[in-house]
Amino acid sequence: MSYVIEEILESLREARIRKGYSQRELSARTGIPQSHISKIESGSVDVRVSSLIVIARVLDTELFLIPKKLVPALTSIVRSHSDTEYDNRQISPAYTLDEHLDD
Amino acid sequence: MSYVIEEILESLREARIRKGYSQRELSARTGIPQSHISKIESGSVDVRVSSLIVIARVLDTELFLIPKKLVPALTSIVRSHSDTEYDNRQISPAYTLDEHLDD
DNA sequence: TAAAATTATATATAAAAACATATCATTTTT
DNA sequence: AAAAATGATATGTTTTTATATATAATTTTA
Repeated sequence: MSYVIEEILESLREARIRKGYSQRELSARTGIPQSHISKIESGSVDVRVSSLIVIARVLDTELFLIPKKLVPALTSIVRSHSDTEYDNRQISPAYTLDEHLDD
Repeated sequence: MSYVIEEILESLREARIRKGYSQRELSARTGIPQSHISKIESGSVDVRVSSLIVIARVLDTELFLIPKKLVPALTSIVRSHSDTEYDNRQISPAYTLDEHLDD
């Protein structure tokens, strides 16, 4: 299985989880059998593009074809908007009402 | 045929032309029969994702799955780097050796 | 730890892609 | 205008997806 398809399938699964859908629910929303969705996610079938698109749409995602030279820029954007990775830098309030609180 | 697949197929064809490949040459480079490439480009088959990826790779493009909310940002980037649309704004040289030339 | 829900696997069948190959129609080049 | 290249179409065959359905295995929840 190619790296690209692995990436796409992983993104799909992540998107499904993020929406809180089970395979059954995704099945109901797409009309694609749960058993087949399982195979698709596991990469055990060479899915047709129409199936991919139907699933993508239900998961609020979209399939794109982009020039390779733009890949770094895009991954950067996607990464920065990712919900799985979050900003945990410490910020200091400009002032506090409760000056004795520890960090 | 869905809008998304139409877009992708159009991008593929454009990318092929941009590389100066005929369907025959793309066929030779991908191992996919020319007759089938013709069908794919015309949207008369529901192409499998592996075929799409093989073709995309040869054409220096890549398939991506992105959150819908990022679509505007991405289309903007892709558009600004597009080769089909080019910058034809008039620029003025800082100086000329030939001062009597008309605009 | 039971029960329930979810995911993976199995089987049989139908539908469609993908293939090899050939050829026709159209466009481009010489 | 003739030759060459390109793209579309046709046919028969093979391979594989996709479907329906059931059930087993695993994970989550009560």
